[in-house]
Amino acid sequence: MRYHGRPMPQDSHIRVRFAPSPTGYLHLGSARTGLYNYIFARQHGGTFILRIEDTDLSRSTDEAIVQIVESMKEMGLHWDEGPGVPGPHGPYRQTERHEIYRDYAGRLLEAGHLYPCFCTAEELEVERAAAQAAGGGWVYSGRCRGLSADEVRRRQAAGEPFTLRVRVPEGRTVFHDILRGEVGFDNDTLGDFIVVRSDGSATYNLAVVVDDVTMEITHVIRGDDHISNTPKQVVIYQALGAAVPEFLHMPLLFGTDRKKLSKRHGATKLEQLTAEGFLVEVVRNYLCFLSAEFDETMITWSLDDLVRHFDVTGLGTSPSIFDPEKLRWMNGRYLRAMTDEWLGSRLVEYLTRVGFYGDPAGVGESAARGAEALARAVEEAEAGRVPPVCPNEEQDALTRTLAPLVHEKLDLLADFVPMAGWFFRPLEFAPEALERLRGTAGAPETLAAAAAGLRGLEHWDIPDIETLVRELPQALTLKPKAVFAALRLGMSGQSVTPGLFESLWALGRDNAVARLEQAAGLLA
RNA sequence: GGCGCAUUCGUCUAGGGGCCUAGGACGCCGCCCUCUCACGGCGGUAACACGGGUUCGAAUCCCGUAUGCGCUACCA
Repeated sequence: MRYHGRPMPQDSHIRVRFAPSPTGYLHLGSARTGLYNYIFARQHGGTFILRIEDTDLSRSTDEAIVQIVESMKEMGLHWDEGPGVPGPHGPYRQTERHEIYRDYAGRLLEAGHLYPCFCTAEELEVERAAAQAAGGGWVYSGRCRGLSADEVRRRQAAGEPFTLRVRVPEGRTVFHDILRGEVGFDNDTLGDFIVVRSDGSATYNLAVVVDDVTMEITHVIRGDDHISNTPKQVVIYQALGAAVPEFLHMPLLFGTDRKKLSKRHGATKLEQLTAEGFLVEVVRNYLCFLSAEFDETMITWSLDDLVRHFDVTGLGTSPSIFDPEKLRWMNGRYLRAMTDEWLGSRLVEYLTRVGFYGDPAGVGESAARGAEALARAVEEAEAGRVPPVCPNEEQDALTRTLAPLVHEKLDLLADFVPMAGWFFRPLEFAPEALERLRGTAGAPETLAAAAAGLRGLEHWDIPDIETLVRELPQALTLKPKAVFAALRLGMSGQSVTPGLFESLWALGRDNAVARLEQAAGLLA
């Protein structure tokens, strides 16, 4: 694990913030940033702040804020200051902090670190286009930098609109990044950038710095797409005479096509993943360990375990690609590490959420159609169109009875439906399944013999059922495989099910016998 | 174009000059176990972007090149 220099500041002084902009749901990349901030804060006994960066009014929505807050809560990332948790440095929404930005901008202007610029957007656009046509780079020429006080006064009095730009000093700006060490930029590549728009509002770079300074942030943990902005921010810190925080720019999360994660990559938000049957606990650990060395023991870690053991400062620096396959595997490992009782409860909870109990047939008529139906159900549940449907007593009990039978067969909670959904529905055959049953040697005899045998069985328990079934092949002079296949198909209409003896037992004597007889009837 | 960050198996990574004929995990393939599907066990496939240096010796250090990404907005 690497840590580039510098001892950690006093623990309790540590203050970090997670500052998403509410332009949509919280995608996994942001969730990861929030996670790291949380872990880092808790690890040092510091303070974790949630701040909403909604400076861009046109793209920010209250709905998005609600979603972000929900996702954070679902992951267990509780903040010490932020929306709903008043603190000494609020408000925690940028749109409510305009006065503060105005105040700081005024101070910087007075101290000469800012100057008014009367160039219009159109003029600048022409310059930029020309520079680009000439194949060169473009930074603001500094045309208004040397305007005399008189001229500024005159043009302002005449009502000419103006922006405020930073008088970027000559030289080089260097800052420390915990993951990469020193990172430096020549100031002349920065240009005198705008910090106050002509309508008087603050731009991002000013707002973040003012927020971080006033909120006394000591460590800025964010995506490495902010590295290029950092020197500009450092210049503002310096102009303000404020202490520059420590930075940790974490690698970005990409989709399988090496592009920034987006909707094209399938599930990219937490709610979608949990709707598909992934566990938040697992998603959390996966996200955390994406840029770190994989360690099997962490699969079942809790959030507190992450706080205790995960080293945020030892992260890798190259972008990681989100791999749903590995997540799925991890989810399966996690499931298998838990008890049958735990699985039962989680299944009931999950199946309720996706509406399975209200319509077990709709959510999974066959394994193939089931996946599709499930996806649709999840989508509708997501959109809030389908209220969760609670199981009746029987369904609840059956789910819990089935939990041990399917335990080692599930990667996702959703896998329960194709595997065991048939227990909740009347026996039904897809055309291919019936064909397969017909093609199974000795199927009619097997079904009849098994039905009779099961009906007369003294004790309805798994060992006795197994003994009975295992004697069938010899009695009927059939291959064991054929007997098992006929019974599996006959009781379920499927060729993939949980263990045969356990399944017959879970069905109950009457139901099991009735199903086998019904199947036999179809073959007659 | 400029500036910055990054670059080890398909993917996540170990590796900070000799321990590396590059280790682990997912995936994939094969075998074993087995009533289906799985689980589990065993084995296999597969990588240091390229080119120059420095050094007795480089995946590891330096310089180029290439590629990807980011910033270069009165977006955040």
